[in-house]
Amino acid sequence: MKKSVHPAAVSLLAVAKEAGVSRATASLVLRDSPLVAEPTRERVRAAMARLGYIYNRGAANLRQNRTGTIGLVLSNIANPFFSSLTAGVDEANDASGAICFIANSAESPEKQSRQIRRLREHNVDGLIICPAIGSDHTLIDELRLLALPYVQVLREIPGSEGDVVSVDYGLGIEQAVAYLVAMNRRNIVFVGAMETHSAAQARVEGFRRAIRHFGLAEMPLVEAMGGNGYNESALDALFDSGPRPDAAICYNDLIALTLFHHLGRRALKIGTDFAVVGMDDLPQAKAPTLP
Amino acid sequence: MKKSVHPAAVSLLAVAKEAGVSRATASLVLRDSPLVAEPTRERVRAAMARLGYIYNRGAANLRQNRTGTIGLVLSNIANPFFSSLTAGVDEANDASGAICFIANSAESPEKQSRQIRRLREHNVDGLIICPAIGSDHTLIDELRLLALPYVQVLREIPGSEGDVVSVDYGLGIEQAVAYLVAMNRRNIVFVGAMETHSAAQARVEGFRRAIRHFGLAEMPLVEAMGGNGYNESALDALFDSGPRPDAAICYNDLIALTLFHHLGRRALKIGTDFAVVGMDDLPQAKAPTLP
DNA sequence: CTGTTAGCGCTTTCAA
DNA sequence: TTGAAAGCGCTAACAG
Repeated sequence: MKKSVHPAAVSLLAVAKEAGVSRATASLVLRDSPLVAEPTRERVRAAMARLGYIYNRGAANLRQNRTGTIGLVLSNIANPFFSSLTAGVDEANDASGAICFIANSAESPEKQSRQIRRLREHNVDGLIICPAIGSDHTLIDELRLLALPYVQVLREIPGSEGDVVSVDYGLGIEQAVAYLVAMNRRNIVFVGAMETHSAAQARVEGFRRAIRHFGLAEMPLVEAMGGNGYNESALDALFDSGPRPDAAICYNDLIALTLFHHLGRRALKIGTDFAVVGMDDLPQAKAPTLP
Repeated sequence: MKKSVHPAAVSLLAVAKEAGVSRATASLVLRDSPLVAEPTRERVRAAMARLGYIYNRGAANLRQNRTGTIGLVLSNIANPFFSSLTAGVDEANDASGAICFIANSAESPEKQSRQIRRLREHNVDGLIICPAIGSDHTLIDELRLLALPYVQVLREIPGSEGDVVSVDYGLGIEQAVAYLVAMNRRNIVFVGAMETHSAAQARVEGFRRAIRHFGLAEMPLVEAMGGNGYNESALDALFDSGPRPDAAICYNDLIALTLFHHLGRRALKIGTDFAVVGMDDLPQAKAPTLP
């Protein structure tokens, strides 16, 4: 498909001519400078409207060396949790006049690095990044080399400097365990354990801490498997031998959803026979609330 | 946070000087032109590496009037279905060297228009757009006025020209109904009906067509409500009077998930007492498969 | 308050 | 095969 050209796109110079002023004046009008007399401003505005002028941020950027763009580098766009994040970033941008590039590392440090370099070439003002599994300090080194301001979200490269926006997963899990204990659950199992990144480790550590703190039975962790799954036979084994689990803390809501149906197949009634706690607060996790 | 400046970013001119060639030659090396002698090419490459040169696409774009960027304007980023779409677009971009801006209209035509204008100012090469509910032909007019190439996805403004990438929702639903009929289901209800946009209308029409074609009981549609919900009492009413529904076609997988738990509360066994068909093929919809 | 001028970093004729 | 020079559309001194 041929791009319908903007043949000699109408530039500020054209607007200025049309309005009978200089380019500089037109530029000032563009940015609502108080240095322009009202009637002049009106004339310029009218000219812009008449000519269908479109501000060329690329040109402005070249001059100012800032673009009003940020890069959002996510480890897995397909995870609905990130959808909420993206929506939040978009909302903030809409308010501030910025806009964001989106890039998916798909948990590949190589792709991540490629995307970052591309974003750098586009001269983004900064990066919001959730490091792919397997990222190490070379990621931070690269960002510093590229002089790219960044903030890490959700996950954190160990030993990295700079800001991180995340969740106190450990504390959240401790609170969940405390709640379950108050509901007289004593055999709590963790479903969906991983060691792959900081957010996963924090959850497991918080869980272990809480179990010890309340003196609960130490059951083996059920490992995560596949996208939103876990080792189902490992959980089955726990049901079929030793102290019977009566509650689970899940790595996230998607795992909790999977667990819901697993429990259904075992004819366990959720909330009665077995308590389930998820994490993320996905909208679709609200559906399965019981009567 | 102050942006750590790229003070006098190393430009192509600097590279050229370092390599002892002219800027034009360096530019040719950049784009692998065959017009450069191998030793020269090597020298330039080495200089780039030594200086940590970063290609400035903003400047190139100003000259070439294309940016290698596209705008992805979605009606609701938070919907996980769009996450897959975004991931797919990102993958294609990664292959082609393009990158995309993301913008969420959040089903607001006004916000949508604002985002489009912003994208236009960034000189995107084209737009992938899923029109917000309530968009009409003024959207198309605006795109044409801005000389912005576009392709509509999933939804379609009635009477618009240009390409549309979507799904034959009507046909899909007819096939689903045919399948249910083959499984001896006769009282099929549609859950999550809307009239808000083309994709919703297509589903409802396909459903009506199929019901008529197979001569099935015409049950009232159950309307969508809230984000991923539907009018639950309307469905309850169908269960409690008249011919008892024995299957449902859901507007999408999220609605199907909600329905799953609704049926659970009514102690209906899915797959036996009642058949459920969803749409979208979300990963999290795979979880609830029965044994 | 408005105009002149000099670039931002790149690509692209056109000559050599 | 390489270099010189013009210019994309904008902003930022600096003069007037």
